[in-house]
Amino acid sequence: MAEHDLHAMRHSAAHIMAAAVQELHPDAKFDIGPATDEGFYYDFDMAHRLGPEDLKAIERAMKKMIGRRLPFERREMTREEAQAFFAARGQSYKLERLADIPAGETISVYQCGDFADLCRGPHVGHTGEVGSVKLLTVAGSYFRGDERNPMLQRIYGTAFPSPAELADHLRRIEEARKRDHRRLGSELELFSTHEAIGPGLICWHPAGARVRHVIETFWRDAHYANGYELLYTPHLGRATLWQTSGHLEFYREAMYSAMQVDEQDYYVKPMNCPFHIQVYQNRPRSYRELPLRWAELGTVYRYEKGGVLHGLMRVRGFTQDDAHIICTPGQIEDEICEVLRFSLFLWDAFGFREVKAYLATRPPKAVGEPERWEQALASLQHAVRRAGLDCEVDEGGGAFYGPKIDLKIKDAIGRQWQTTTIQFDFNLPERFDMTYIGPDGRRHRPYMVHRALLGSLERFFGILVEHYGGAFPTWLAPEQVRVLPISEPFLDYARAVAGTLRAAGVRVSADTEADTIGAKIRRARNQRLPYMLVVGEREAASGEVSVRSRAGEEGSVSLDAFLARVRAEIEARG
RNA sequence: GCCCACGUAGCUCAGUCGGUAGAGCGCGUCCUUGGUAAGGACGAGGUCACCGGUUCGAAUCCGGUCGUGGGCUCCA
Repeated sequence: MAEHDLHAMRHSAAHIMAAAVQELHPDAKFDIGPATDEGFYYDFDMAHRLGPEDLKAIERAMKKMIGRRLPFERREMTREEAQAFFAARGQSYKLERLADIPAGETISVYQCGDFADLCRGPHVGHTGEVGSVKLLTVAGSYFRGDERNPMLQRIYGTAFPSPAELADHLRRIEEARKRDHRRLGSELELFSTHEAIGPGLICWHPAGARVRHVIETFWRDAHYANGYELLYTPHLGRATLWQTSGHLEFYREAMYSAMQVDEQDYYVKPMNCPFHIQVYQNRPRSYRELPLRWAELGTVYRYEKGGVLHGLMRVRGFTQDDAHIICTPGQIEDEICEVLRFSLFLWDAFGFREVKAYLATRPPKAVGEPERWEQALASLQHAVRRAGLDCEVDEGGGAFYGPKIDLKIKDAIGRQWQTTTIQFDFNLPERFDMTYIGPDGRRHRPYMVHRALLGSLERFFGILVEHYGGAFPTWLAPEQVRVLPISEPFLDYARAVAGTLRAAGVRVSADTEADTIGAKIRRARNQRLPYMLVVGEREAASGEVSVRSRAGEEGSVSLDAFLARVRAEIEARG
């Protein structure tokens, strides 16, 4: 089915749902009910609070309507007729939506059964053309998405041409649920949160910490190898610092309240930049030492509203893979190109091959000289072009302090994640009066660029877990190899094999439980281990190991041969 | 923050009409010593998230708190 036909069908399904709601709850007021990529929704306002039980009744009423093959009838109205029409029905949200329609545009109403809706269309001919529908969830939603507006009730549903396609979609939802990082995080003992500690605050367990350590080590080495220096800065800073930076003025609601130290206010950091700037300000800087590229795995704390917290994806304490690039105007373009190239290198290393760029330009209210915005934007555009990236432009979507470029990566099941952000900042250099001495002996204002490539380690780890479904590639796996002795007489050989591998830097253990070999294999597979080495009488006698990878049995090789293979794989980040 | 739902053993979940709590997995002990996805027996483990109310009696009903989940313009 063509995209627009599917869209029309789902939009029609939304109308049918609204009609069913009107029938069951005559006092309902209607807002809007569009089709989405995955299905459709409709927003209602009514006295009755919808719960899961209501969905069944509404779905039944919808199916009845679908069976009756009721026509969708289009009527065009003048603005005045439409106003009178919806006013007579007490549909106040519709009147507001009507007022949004620009003058001169055609106003149409679609009627289906007893339900009439302000709607541009198009729709299917009659309700019988809507295939298999299923209502999924009920949720709250502010009118126009603004929390100052009344809270409406939203029902999400989906529709497909055939029952088989609907079943397939539900299966995909189930697949995504299986690789949910929260589920895998607890199954594989990667991380946890605790009521006693507080929401949005993550504890990394040994297995998760191992993976994080590998990521961090790779990240640090890569930064040193690519011209960065690393910084460590404190978690707290005086109120005066945050006044100078402007955070207390513009970012306060996301900061935790002050704590008093020696009768002075200190704040836990929501960002690392003011600290990096202090390091810069430590002495006068010459143009000869620019560009400076200073990176830090900086742990920051931000207040996020309770309702938006989500596993590792949205948390209150997290570690950014932050860096600040301070350079001269002449250096800026090469620097941006280099950041993009470096970012793509990291994504490739972690197994993400599809990356898309999103460029955000100057908003109406902005700080900084127009020439600087121009140059910044040009350097971003050139960099994107040189990197050969697909790019979408969001005109006026930049922050007030500078333009930015974000990268989105696509994971193994096609979902996009916003990760890398590269942002110019024309604000902080001014606020802190950052300067460098140029060849002319005068003070000049440097460019400053913030960039986080992975984003935050917590969120990136969550994405990584879902991307691989918990089955990390060998170089990242918390435990790379497990030695499985067939029975007790071979425990010593198993320990010796594990010892050899461990001495060679492999993350390995020996399963010395008194279980059958089948049970040991099952356990290791459930923990998504890349390699199992089965050892018994034959292997102990020959000094070999029987290799079992995720693909299955691979036969026996000498321990040396296996070690060489695993080392090569780890080296190649496979 | 707001709307809706959920919170029972470490995990996944059952628990009828209000009458003092159950399974599987996991964990412990013992038996079994095995050849590529679960060997067997026995046992321990619960302030039913927390606080309050209704009741002779609350996991169950009501209110509050905390936590978790789905969602909060893919623009008629």
